[in-house]
Amino acid sequence: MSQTFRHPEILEIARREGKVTVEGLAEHFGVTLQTIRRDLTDLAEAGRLERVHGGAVLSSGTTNIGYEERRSLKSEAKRAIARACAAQIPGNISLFLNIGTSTEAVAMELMHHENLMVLTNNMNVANILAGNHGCDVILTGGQLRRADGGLVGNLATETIKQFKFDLAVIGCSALDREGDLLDFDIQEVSVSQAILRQSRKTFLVADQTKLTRSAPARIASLANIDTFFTDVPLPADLAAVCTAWGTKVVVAS
Amino acid sequence: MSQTFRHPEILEIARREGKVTVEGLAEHFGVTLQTIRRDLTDLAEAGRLERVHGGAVLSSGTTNIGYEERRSLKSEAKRAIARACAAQIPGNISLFLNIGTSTEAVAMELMHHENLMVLTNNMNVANILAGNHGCDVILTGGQLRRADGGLVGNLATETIKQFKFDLAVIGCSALDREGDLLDFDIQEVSVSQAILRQSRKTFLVADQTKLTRSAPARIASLANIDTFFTDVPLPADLAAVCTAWGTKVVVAS
DNA sequence: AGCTTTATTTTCGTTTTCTTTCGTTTATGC
DNA sequence: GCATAAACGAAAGAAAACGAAAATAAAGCT
Repeated sequence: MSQTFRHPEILEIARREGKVTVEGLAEHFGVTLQTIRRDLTDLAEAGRLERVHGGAVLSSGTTNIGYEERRSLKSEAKRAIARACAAQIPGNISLFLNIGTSTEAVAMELMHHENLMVLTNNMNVANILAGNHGCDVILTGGQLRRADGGLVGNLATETIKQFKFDLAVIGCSALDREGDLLDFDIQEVSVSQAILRQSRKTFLVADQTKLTRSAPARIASLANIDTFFTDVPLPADLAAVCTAWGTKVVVAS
Repeated sequence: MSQTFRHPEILEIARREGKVTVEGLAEHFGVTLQTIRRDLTDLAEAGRLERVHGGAVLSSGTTNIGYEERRSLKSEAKRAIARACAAQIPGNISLFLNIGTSTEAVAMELMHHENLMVLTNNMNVANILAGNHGCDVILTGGQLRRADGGLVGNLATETIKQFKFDLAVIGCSALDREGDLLDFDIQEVSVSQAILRQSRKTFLVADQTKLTRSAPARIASLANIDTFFTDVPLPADLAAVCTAWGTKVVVAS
């Protein structure tokens, strides 16, 4: 009943005190610890508070988005793919990196490339490559999607149309057995399609987990990709279509 | 990784002091040295601090642009100005925040505003407000300027022209005795001018250091500003022109 | 270099807090 | 009024935070 009552008040207390304790709130509202824990779990899930042992604190403003991502892309497979991809990216070119932890991994491997002009619709990529002073970074505009630091929407697509770059390095959410690149977000699909249209050469980076997932929206086909970087040899059917389409496959070890 | 109440506070102390000691923190929190060491290990693993013998320091290097800025905007004066400004910003509006440590300070004070739609050409503002889930963040496109995390150039100006927002909060490099807002960078000037043209109401945030500096490019006049937030009472001549122009002046204490 | 002091890592047991799963109560819709 | 769903409380097992002590490593000193 009073859950709707407690939630705003918990937030108010948190803002005033900076933190709240499970025990303190239980006493304040005259309910059990379990109930407060449920409240805090709900508020944390909604992103309003940050859960800590024994209570919760205001979600810190200095937290950088992409920081969770950065941890997940520690995965060795992703790094190997990224290294193999970066090794085929020369200096002195313009390239696009889109959304995705795989492309972020590539960005990390580009830290010591010289004279790159990098366009991206990914805040994390921009944050990473800000550390490479031999590299111009240009962001597309767009609405910030907190889940992955992506800039999406019409603004992003329109910006991309104003460029023509030497190379596009893109990731995707899933890759099916027919060789179609898929994504969860229809908005992101039109961004990716715009990228492919505006680039002279295209690299796809995708680890094996993408082969076993599915997603509803179709970006393009492997036929539109020049080189596909992954971490395990492809199943026979996929390998066959790649050969037929002239799509090079690089398996990073 | 699990969280404790201490983590945010340790980070805050680290930002304020530049470093933290195991012993100092143990005394501060009333826990044993081992416990603090565990905290510092966690924070170091998460990349938020850099571990050193006897304590920890702010992590240097590539992780975050604008991090030096963020230290300087800890200055009490800037925070006071920002607080005064944020207090006059209601919820449920669209606003623009441009480049500058002063506007970043405002962004920090907006962390708990609800239902804002924030446009910005400042990566640091975007990073900060990414932490506020009650707030849509839209970035203009543009070339990333590492010095301050700004997005500048034609792309930024063009994006801004596509919007009309309720409020613009802008900073400037300098403010002369005739009441002219000045900037060092001509590119940034045209961005700021575009912002002023597209907004219904305009706030200027500038601390006293801006009054004693000069800069070559003219953005606009105080006559174009609705409210000017600063930290010390204005000199008589400036105060006079503000009265004449109907520019409200708020001196934050 | 060798010694001393200080700091760190590792391991362990204890305590606190969390999660999960149940049954009960309270509100809401039909 | 009855059915359904939501909120709540209780209890047990799991997870974590914590402090203590011993072994190891680093820094400072002569």
